[in-house]
Amino acid sequence: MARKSKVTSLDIAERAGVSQATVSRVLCGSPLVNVETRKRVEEAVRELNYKVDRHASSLRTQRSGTLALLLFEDPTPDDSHINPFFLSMLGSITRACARHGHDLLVSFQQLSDDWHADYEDSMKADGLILLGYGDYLAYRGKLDSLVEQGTHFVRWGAVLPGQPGISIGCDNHHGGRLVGEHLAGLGRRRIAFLGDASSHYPEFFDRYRGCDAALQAQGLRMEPALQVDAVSSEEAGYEAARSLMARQEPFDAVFAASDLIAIGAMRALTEAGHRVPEDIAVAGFDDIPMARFAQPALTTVYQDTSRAGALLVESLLAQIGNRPVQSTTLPASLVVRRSSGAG
Amino acid sequence: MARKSKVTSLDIAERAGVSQATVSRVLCGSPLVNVETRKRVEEAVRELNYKVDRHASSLRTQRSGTLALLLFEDPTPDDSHINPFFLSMLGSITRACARHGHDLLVSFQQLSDDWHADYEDSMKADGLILLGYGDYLAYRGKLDSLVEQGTHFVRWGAVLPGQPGISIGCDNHHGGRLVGEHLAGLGRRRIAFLGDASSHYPEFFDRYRGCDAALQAQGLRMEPALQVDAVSSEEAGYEAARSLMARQEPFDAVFAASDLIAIGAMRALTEAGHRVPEDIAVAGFDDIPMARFAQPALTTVYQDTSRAGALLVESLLAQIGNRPVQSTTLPASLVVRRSSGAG
DNA sequence: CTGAAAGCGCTTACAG
DNA sequence: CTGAAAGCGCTTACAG
Repeated sequence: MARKSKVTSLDIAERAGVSQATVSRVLCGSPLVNVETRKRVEEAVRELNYKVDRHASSLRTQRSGTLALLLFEDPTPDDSHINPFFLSMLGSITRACARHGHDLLVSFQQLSDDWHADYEDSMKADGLILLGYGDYLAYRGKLDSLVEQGTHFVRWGAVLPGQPGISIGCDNHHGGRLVGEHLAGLGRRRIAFLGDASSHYPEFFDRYRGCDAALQAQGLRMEPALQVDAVSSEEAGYEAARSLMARQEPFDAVFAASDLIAIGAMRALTEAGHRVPEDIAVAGFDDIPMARFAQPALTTVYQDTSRAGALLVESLLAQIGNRPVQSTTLPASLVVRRSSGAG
Repeated sequence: MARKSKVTSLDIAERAGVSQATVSRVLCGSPLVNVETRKRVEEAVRELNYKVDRHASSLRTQRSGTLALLLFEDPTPDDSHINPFFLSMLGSITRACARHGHDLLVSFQQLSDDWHADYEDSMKADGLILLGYGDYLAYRGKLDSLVEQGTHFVRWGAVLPGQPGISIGCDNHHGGRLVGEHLAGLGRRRIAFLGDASSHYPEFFDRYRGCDAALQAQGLRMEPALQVDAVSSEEAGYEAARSLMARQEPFDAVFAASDLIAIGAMRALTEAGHRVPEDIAVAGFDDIPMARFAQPALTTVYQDTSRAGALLVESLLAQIGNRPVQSTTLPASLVVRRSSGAG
């Protein structure tokens, strides 16, 4: 069952009665080829089921036709619990790559890893897409060195002034504001926030501040006593909600920085005898598929992963092609379900 | 911000005062290098931040050090709704690749696409991992041609006698049996099955037969009148459950061929006024993360995706290295939650 | 243990 | 429009 010996462009050239260079021209879609010649070559290609060797081609052109997706979550011991939100992004990024004729290399990284240069230096990929939550301050230095090395990359995340490289992100502040207005509009007054609210996690921080802005418009505010740190996982949400309850500070709503946190929080609240949404209204962020099936179904903020993925790929490709690119903020929209107690 | 001109092994050779061939030997870990020489080279590599050019290396060795994961689901118009079960597999496959020093190319495919040869012929990947449900009979022909071309591949799916290529799968029959024993043990007598139960979908069919075997041990059986076709999606599960109810055949349990189907079915049942599990017990298959959060939490069959991913990668690598490989069936285990009405 | 040299399979100026 | 030739950056027999 040995593979047939490899078909090269020379075999095609011979069969079509042309030079190898002409075969290459046909396959690159060069316009400098006679129509008849082209046809003969294409036929030979089909007959011998020839495929251009990507390595030879890339070695010559110094372009790999491949993008690398680096997915990182800091404390992820377990394979299978990657944040579903990023998985959705992965799906749309893969498709966007395919649409643009590029391949996608996928890799999971620890934030602590030394991932920042490998892919482009070894020519494995023409550029990097960075995805994942993590301590922004801890990896800002890595972004700086990527920029310094001239590596092409785009990042999903908060769009910050003076930030290294380019980012595509959702309007976290507006998303937070929508949640704040919604909960306050339903009469909630003491809204707890589960998730980091500091410049270490700019996305979460923006969501927090957006919510706070909405409250302030009504003469209310987010209480620091009602904020509990949490990374984006169900377990962290559960623990954060328990810490919150242990503080004995009254609250009538929870805004979780992500859906995973919200789902964990609802579990803790319910276990402790609180009714959601009657006693405590809950809202999340991301609109992961699970949100619809949570009990009660989770009110959350939708981010258009399909568009985000396409934009990430297109921006990266533009950057690689030396076309102008800029960071972009995508809209966020509120999805009202039962957990917030509306209707 | 132009990239520094590329560092090659010649630059390293010059700096270390050796030939380029020696540099290459050091980087390939060849034992035929003097310790002192090796040190000098390694230092130069570090100083210039040199990385071996993968294309040049692959062109020379005819090995790419890359595996391709082809994920297909037949009717998947929407990016973001890839079956979570496969996403878990993706996670563990990615990690297994990394452990073995290989890169992973990911691609979503329609079953109808002409994917079967591209990756290996163009040298993009040394082998293929095929993942996805779909009409087995429709793509068995493609497996045959992969074998014929000598392409290296492994497939996640049912392990069937006389099957082309090698497969890693879970013990679907045993999983189905566990569900059948569980439901019958709880006094359920008329168990509906949602999902294809034919050789077009061998995994589903095995689950069906396993359940039937358990019932027969108790003098019961699966009724053809209670079987409804469904692909693995929430929507399909919802529709299938509605068709089932429209038949007006009595049933007291539903065994869904996948968790997604089960979740859709529970929605349809609840909407129609049935209580789960009091009126109708429900069980699924896969144990996707969502299963825990369904309402009620879903009884299901767990498959070890972590081990499955590792085994897929290792089998493929063994095959590429001409080491002996064989198809393997992994164990399945029952996870009892509220939806089946136990306890 | 080390070096000189061939060659992997392409793409792309350069001539014509 | 087409061909002959150089060269991308490695790895690996072949000599020594």
